[in-house]
Formats: sequence, C-alpha cells, structure tokens
Amino acid sequence: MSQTHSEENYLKAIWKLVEHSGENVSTNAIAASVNTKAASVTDMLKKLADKKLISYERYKGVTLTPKGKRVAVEVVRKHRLWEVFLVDQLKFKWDEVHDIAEQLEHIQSNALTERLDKFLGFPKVDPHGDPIPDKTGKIQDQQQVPLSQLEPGKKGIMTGVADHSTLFLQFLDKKEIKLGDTIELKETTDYDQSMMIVINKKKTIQISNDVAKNILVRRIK
Amino acid sequence: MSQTHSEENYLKAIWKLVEHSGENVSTNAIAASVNTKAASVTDMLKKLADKKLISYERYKGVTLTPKGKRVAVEVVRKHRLWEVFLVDQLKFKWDEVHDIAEQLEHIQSNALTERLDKFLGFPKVDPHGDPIPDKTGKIQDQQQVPLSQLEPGKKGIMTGVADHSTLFLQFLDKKEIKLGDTIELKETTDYDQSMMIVINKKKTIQISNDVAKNILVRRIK
DNA sequence: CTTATATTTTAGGCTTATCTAAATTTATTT
DNA sequence: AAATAAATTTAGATAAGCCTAAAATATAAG
Repeated sequence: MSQTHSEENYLKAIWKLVEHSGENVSTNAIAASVNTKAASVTDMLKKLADKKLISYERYKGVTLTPKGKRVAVEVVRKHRLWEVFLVDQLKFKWDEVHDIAEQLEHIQSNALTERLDKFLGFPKVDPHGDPIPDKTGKIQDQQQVPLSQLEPGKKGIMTGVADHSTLFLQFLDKKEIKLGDTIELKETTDYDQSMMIVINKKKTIQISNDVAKNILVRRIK
Repeated sequence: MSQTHSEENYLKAIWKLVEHSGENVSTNAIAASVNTKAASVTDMLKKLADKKLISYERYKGVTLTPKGKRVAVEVVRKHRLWEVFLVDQLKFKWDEVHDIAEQLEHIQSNALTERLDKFLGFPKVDPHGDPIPDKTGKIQDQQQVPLSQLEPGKKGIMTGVADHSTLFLQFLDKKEIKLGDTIELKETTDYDQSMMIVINKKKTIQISNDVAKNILVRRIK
C-alpha cells in the first residue's frame, strides 16, 4: 500500500510532466527529471505498472492511473505545505527551501499533513505561488500566463514562477520583483523580445525574454 | 561524510545502550533495539567501523568513537526537537509523536535544525522530559531517579518517563499524572512494592512498582 | 577443565535501486 | 522505402541492507 521514496519521486516527476504536456510521458523526460539513466527509469516503470500506479506500454510512454495520481498529488501537497512552513514560520528565503522540502515530502503520516495544513492556516499557494492541493487532491486553477505573453499596455499580478532555480529566484530578489507585484508591460523590443516593465507603478526596468517567460502573472483589467 | 537512515538508526541505538549501561554494547542488544537479526547487525558494525564511527572488535561488543557519538547525538537532538514541535505547535499528544519524529530525525539540514530550535524557543527537554542536546552536543544532566527509589515521606517533581510506550503514556494520562507534578511517596507496601502516592498535594492513588520504576522524578526538600 | 549453552560471526541469498553496454524498436532523413 | 539516428529496453553488474543456516568463539556449568 505504501511507496518508497524513490517511487514517490518518480510518480511526482511523471505527474509534473503530464500536467505540463498533457501527453504520455517519455522515458527520457523522466530520466532527466529524476536525474537517472533511462535504463533505471525503465526498471522503475515496470514496478510502478505492476503496482497499478501508472499505465505503461513498452516504447509508448506512461501516464498515471487514478491511484498513481492520488499518490503523486499527495506528495506535492506535502512538499508545498512544508515549503510554506519553512518560509512563513522558520523564516527561510524562498530560494532555500526546495531541497529540504524534497526530504520532508516523504514523511508518512496523514495526521501530520492535516495538522500542518491547519497550523499554517490552510494556505492555498506555496512561497513560489504554486497551488497547494487540498486534502481531497483538488488543485485550484491559477489562471496564470507567462509575462512574455502579455500584450503591451496590459497589466498582471505576479502569481508564480516557471523556473524554481535558486539562480532565478535570487535574480528576482535582487531586482525586487516578488509575488503579488503589479506588473505592467510597457513595450516589447522586436529584435530580442526583451521587455520594458513597470513594477507597482513605480519602478521601470528592462528584462530579457528568458526572464519574462519565467514570471507568471494573472491578467488584470 | 553523510550517513544513511539505517546507519543513523544504529548509531542512535548504540548511543542509547552505551548511555544506559556504560559498557560495550552487545550485538544482540543492538539487534533487539533496531529490530533486526544479529547477523544483520554484524554486517552493519563492520561498515560503521570502516567509517570510524564505532570501535569494534569481533565478539567484544562496540562503543562509539567521538565522531560516531557526534552523529548519534545530533540525531537524538533532531528527534527531540521535532517532538517538541509536534506537541507544542501541532498539538499532538505525547503518545502520538514517536513514530513521526523517528522519520523527521533523519532530515538533513543543519540550517533547519538550528532554525527549528530557535523557533521553538531553544527548549531544554522534549515532551517526555528527555533532555535535548544543544548545538554542540552538550546534554544537561537531569538528576532524576525512578519514583520507586524514593523513600517514604519524600517528595519529587516528575521530570520524565523511563518507558516511552504509548500504553504507558496513555496510562499516565488516564491517571492524570504528568510532567511537572509534585509527587509525594506516602508508603510502600512490603509485599509487592506497590506504592501510595500523593499528586500535587491533592489526589492520593496506588501504583504498582512497575509503574513507579517508569516514573522519573527530581528529589525536592 | 572439559562439556554444554549462548552469543556472535561467516557464508550464501534476496530485494531495491542504481549503472554501463548491447540489443531492439521507433522516428527521421534522404 | 531503405538507411541512419534517436529513444527505449534488456542483460548483466554493483552496493546497501536485510535474511537463514551453519560455523566459530565465548561463557557457564558440572
């Protein structure tokens, strides 16, 4: 009934890949995601299929079964709740919590998860703006788009990041761009798709398209 | 440099056995403590000896090296800090936290341990009265004795339990005996060593010697 | 002090999760 | 559509952590 840490990591990785692509997930994509070799992934896929956690046909890629999805979402729920704890309660910075939450997400105790959720005030999103699945596995739709998809003149509120790397998060810190900020897209440079943006109606800065793609906003007005 | 969960569990078990007995620890004692077979223990002892975490001679038992002791005490520190978190913050009962802390004690992050310690207000003891090693590994001496060793007429303040089982802790709950209570030993029955005690100068109850041996008190007056 | 018993270790196996290298299948290109 | 390339799987190893059964050592008893 219960999964190993490794199995949980695979399920989580598959879930994220399915969410992004909507399609069957490839062995190589999983290997990249969990940092192993394709051969190791194939071994694990067989085991997860035996346990009815994924549906898998040789050479055809995989998707999660309802059971597998339930497990994956539960792991994601725990990960994101712990991130909230680390940032809100223990005062870690948003770029410091990933590796720790990566360990904490595997702690097995439903009672713990539910009490932690309550303790934190049933948060809806984690420190990076990612939605936290509720107890039943339901995930609130974020309705967010990359800043790069905004049209000149339009505004959005920053609600998340697509790149969770320390490097990117620290970059945002330095530029003083954070969740909740109102961002107006002034203009896009044709040549390199870099953009002039205004943050909270105050500060105007220039950002590259690479950065704009990784800032997620909810459109306003 | 880093230990597996299993290695940490063995080191913790050895540490506890050494603390109790003061002597070299036997293979069988460790096997009982970590719930495996003696043959498995021997395998692990070789590995721990290779890593210079224990000193081990075939058939002669083991003790911890300073390095091994440092690791063991760090695990104990984390275990007890997490127990405080679970009881004080998440409102678990003292008989519910052991298994969860058993998992949390293996989370690897010095920053996390230190921030948790600070968050909790640098607690000196865990919910069962066991002392929490400080950052340097120092453990405050408890100066406690089993209630069974008190002389009739003498008083003590309950500061801990020798038996951490759910059964015993729930028994104490039912009898409304808790840490911090003042306990006076009225008299000991010669026949079965059972005792009449007074709790907080109010309630007089009869307890068996088995119970008295597992209640730890600090003598007063 | 020698035999019987208890403890500990060794030998050989099993499972999980990895890996590399080779074989197979699918996809792409000419 | 055949040839080449890319992706995936299989085969065979390895290390960690556990097991049972048998052998070795230590301890206790007569």
